[in-house]
Amino acid sequence: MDRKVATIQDVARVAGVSTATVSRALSKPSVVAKSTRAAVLNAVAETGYRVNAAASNLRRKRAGTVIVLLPNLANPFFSQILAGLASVLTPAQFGLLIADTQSGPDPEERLQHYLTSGQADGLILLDGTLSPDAIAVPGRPPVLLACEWMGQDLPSVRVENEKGAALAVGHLAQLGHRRIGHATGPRGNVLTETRLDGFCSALGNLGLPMRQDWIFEGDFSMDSGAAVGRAWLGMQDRPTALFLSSDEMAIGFLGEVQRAGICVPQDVSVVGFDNIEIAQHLSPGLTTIRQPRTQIGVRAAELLLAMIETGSLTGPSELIEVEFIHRGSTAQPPHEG
Amino acid sequence: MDRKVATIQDVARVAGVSTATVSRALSKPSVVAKSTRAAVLNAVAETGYRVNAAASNLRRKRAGTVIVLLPNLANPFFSQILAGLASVLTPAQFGLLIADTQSGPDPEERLQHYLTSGQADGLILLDGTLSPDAIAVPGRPPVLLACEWMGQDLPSVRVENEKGAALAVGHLAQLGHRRIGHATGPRGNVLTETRLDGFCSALGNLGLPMRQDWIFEGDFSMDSGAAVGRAWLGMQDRPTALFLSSDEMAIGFLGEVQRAGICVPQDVSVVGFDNIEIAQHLSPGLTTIRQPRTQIGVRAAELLLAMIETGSLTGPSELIEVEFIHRGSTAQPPHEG
DNA sequence: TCCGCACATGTAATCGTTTACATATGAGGA
DNA sequence: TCCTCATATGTAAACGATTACATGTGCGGA
Repeated sequence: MDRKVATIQDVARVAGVSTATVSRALSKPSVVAKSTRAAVLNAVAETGYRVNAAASNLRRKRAGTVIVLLPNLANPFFSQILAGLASVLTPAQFGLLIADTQSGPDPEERLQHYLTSGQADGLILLDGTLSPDAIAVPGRPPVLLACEWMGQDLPSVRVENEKGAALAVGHLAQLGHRRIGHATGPRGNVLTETRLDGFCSALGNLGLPMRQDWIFEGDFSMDSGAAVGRAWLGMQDRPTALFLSSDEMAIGFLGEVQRAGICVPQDVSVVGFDNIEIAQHLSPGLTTIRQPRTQIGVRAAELLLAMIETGSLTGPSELIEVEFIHRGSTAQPPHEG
Repeated sequence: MDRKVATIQDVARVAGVSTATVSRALSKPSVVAKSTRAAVLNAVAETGYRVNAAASNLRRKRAGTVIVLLPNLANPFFSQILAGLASVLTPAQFGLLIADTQSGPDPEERLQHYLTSGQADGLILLDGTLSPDAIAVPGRPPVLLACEWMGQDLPSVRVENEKGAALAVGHLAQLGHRRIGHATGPRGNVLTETRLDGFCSALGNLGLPMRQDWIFEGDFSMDSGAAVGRAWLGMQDRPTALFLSSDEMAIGFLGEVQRAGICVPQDVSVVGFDNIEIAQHLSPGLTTIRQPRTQIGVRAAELLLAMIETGSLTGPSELIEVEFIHRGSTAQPPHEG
């Protein structure tokens, strides 16, 4: 039939109206007469017309794009947030540009670039390691944080990280543990600090000891969890329970100590954070704190869209609830004689 | 400094040349004089100019976008391919539009839509469940398959699925297993069929029995792997080794049977497929077939870019090698009396 | 000296939509 | 009858970059 892609001109000709009317019929139906609108819709169907996004974006001075900066696309945790983002942004005619801050050279510079490039109608940051000062450039698009972030009053979607840590510690204490350790994410990351704070104050509230040598520094990865496992195995005076700041670390830890003949939960109790899908399929199942990842993505996208629409650089922040999930990796501490 | 975003006009004014020269200086440096080019680059730096993608795309009649259709964004397997795609497409100034075929209503219709919409310069399909006929629409953009696909001669990036299955079976046979089962992906998916074919012919070549009740139908997910575990536990006459068509299924299987008190690899040997990151952190480690996921994404993007550049609907296909990885989940079969 | 050619740059049309403004039509009030 | 106002549509100017074509310059050869 049609050799080339139909333009709004073709539709106008077929419908016997002007291009302006076609445009209006499609974008603000209320202002055109009913019969005209029907004729336009027929013509659209007949020609197979689709709005040319480039032309539309150019004229409307928008980019049609939202950029997501995340530390690691290959991490299932982030990809599930991404799925939530996509489910909102795609229907709203926004493309999703993904930037992996770990793969390129200088993350801070990349952020600068995206802020000033004008190629994005908005940014969503999932990487709490980026510096807070970086944001303050003139003429920047709206930015939404979907992670903890230091000392900035930007609109955000966050989860109850402190409460999550407190839930983990409370659970372990209730089982009778008094020797509780913690594996953190990378230093400087605000997720890390917030959960560490929650961990420490929960210990304090319960009157439990907080020992520096029971705080292990990791980076959320399975490899670092395995390293924590090796460190724990080599200790004289081990904690009987460990709260790890991500499920991936917990998995690395479990694998390492189980291979060394340690039984979980008889010899050590383990609590993770995130509730990634695999947590329930491990043996034993991993006790953890659930973050609703898809929901985080959906809300982040919705809040950002609202900001883009109103052209505002500020907006509401939202706190998403966490939930404690009890599985087989926690039990009473081994009785110490 | 600059109230608004600088346009090519601003750069031209500052550099004291015409907009045409600015455009040329940036896109084809060889045709402008060295001194002019330097002046333009200075002006660009001074004004903070960035090319407006919408305008550029409009004029050049391209969309600046590649659409990726995948079955499940939340699956780490796909997200890692995505990372590979992004690492090539982003520097080439292409946005990555992600469409999750499972989240929307009718995947086939979505595919049709994207093929005819003209909103994409190219498509990459990661979903082998879509129907092969759907592609043949006039005026469509180049399409690249990064998965097995039935009876179509489209450019593709594929992995040696049959060989992978043969490697798995060969390894198990060498350990002494003669009773080998298989868990498939969803019926109709070409990955499923190819690996199943490889499995069957490997058994045949080795003179091993192929029993229908040892072929379990799954869908690549952990949940389905767990279901296979339950089925296996309930059998009278169990296979001593199982080759599962994805690591996720293998994980679900392992968790299920381990919780039932089965020891791996003493009681049953398990081989997965993919080598997702977690495979090495399980206890025991998961023997599997490695697919280089990032590389698949990178090559797919490169091949598609080449097609887009030449405006060709056809192109080369590429086969990516798999690798056998031996870990702790496989051992000699239990001696049967 | 003049022609032709290579090279560098400028001029202006073009891509397809949107939208401010202008215009046309008809209803209702004075 | 004429004026006003609301409603519906058309006209045409943007949006910002690219590029075919025109123009200008300088150099070498005849």
